[in-house]
Amino acid sequence: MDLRQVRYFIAVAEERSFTLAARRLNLSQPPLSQHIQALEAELGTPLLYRTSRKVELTQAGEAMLLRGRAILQQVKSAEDEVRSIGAGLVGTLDLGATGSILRGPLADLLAAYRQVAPLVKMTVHEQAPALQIAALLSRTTNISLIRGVPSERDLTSRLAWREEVVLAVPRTHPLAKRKRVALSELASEDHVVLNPDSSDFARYVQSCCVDAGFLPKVSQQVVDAQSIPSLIAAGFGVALVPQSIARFTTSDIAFRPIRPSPPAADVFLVFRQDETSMVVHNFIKLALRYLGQRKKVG
Amino acid sequence: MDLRQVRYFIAVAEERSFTLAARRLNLSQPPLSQHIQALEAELGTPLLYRTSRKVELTQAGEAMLLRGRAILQQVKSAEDEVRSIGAGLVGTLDLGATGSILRGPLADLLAAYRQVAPLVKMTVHEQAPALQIAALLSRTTNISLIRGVPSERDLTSRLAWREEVVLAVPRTHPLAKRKRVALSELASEDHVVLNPDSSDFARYVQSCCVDAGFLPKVSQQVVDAQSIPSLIAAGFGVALVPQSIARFTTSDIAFRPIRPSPPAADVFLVFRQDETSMVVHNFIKLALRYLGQRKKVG
DNA sequence: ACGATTGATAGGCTTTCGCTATGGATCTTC
DNA sequence: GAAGATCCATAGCGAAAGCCTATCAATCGT
Repeated sequence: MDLRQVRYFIAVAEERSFTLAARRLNLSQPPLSQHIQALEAELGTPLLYRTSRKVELTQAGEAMLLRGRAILQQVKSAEDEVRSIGAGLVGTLDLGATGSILRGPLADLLAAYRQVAPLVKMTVHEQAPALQIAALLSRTTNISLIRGVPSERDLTSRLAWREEVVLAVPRTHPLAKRKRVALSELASEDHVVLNPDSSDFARYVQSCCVDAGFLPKVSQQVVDAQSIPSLIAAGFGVALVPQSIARFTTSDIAFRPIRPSPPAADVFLVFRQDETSMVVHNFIKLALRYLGQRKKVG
Repeated sequence: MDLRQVRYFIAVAEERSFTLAARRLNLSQPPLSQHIQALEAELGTPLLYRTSRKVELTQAGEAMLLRGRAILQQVKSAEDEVRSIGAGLVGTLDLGATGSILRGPLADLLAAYRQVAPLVKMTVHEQAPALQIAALLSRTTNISLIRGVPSERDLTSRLAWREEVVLAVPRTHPLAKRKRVALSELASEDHVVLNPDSSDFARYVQSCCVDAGFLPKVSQQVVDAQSIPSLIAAGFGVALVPQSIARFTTSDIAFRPIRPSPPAADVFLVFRQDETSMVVHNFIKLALRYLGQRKKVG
């Protein structure tokens, strides 16, 4: 049995006429007759009862009509689904990110992506950078957003955005009144920092301070970047944080730019080099285009 | 999309190899590649991720594999169903019959047919002969079993069986002691008869009596042949009944053959001349063959 | 590094497919 | 009631497709 024969038969069955069906199919009548004959021969039974004046369905023909319609419908549905998946409009997308990135600029990107591909099931896995690399390699996730490029050969990295690092101080702190602050001025301050073992960002900030000639004096070390603002407000000291953090804190805290030579935290899109999913490719394409429009985020 | 392409794709997807799939399909490898390419082109997306060493499915390919299997399964199921209907193995069969025929030899025939075609849904419509003719013409039923041939031009009749008419008398009746009875001896008896308006059989019996030189004296007229035995047992008189009735009555009643020249009730299979259903044709064929083996029934 | 294996491509041949022309049968119309 | 119209089936021919062998490019394993 052939889909063409099914289509042809349905046309004849619906029109109750070879001639009209042939017209509907943009076909001449003889090949239509032949195809129906071939179908009947294959099924070993007449499907149509022909008097030379009208065409009626046999019981087998009635069944064939119902089944044929169902088959064509299923074929069309399959085509639509495969096309959608191929276009990256449906499917799944597993993202890896740390809390500070997730609650920073990534949120806007996710919202933008959801608008273009609302049927894609997105899952964000919030975990430490090292685990994200492992998740990518084991195909648990498709894309990670991390600070710094991994060295694995199977992974590709693209700069997603560059975020200026700013100083967070309590409103009451003397530096809060300054328009800008030099990095070296922070040598004598107490610092709230992330755990450098689990955070590329913490290591990066530390290296910046070393470049500026001092090792930051740590008053408090935290695991979750979310905790930093409340500790600053509570007077534990100052902190160097990504600019995007400023969006979510209260007036107890002031943010001041570092000048001159502000440190910049680079966030990278990381994905497998052999990634085939169009969902992933679409997301990456959108991300780079979307972020390209606004070099600085926050 | 073409069923052949679907079959080919499934083979490649399952074998994870064009070469092996081509072997399985009794096909050389190049046309297989081309068909897959055509399918991918039509769906606008790659289904397979080929490195020159192995073949993997893309997400679209995974979906295509599942959907393709479902489609092929549905096609096969449709073919089986249509074939079965075409062979008359499944479908519906609506029979018309009167109670006396139904509970007589027809029961055996139905049992025999059910053994041959257990999937056919049989329905027996028990109704008066005139209604049966109307039901046949309106396509409510496919086959009727009636005594006598109808005159309608669109209907065909075939002799199904010939049943001898026998005399039913109470055990205590003088005729019960006789080995055989002549029809003319019944001229002075009281008769229990069916309503001649609704029964070909009643009319036939009446005409036999007239041929024998008398008009039966009616002591009781009934609508349903089932009532006759109990009336005979109750002493209402005698009755001329189809031989098959004898099967279901008690020892209160005696049945005696009519000799010489026993009347015979002819039962006909009646069906539409333009009947197309193989179920119906099979039933008729079986019936004539089955009944041919035993000219007398009961 | 070299042979073996895999999928893609090219060219030729056979089969299939669709078209026009025509035939046989039935219904309609004058 | 006969002629025309209409319908499906058949015949014959040209075009398109499907399949084959031969070959290429890339990769893997020894």
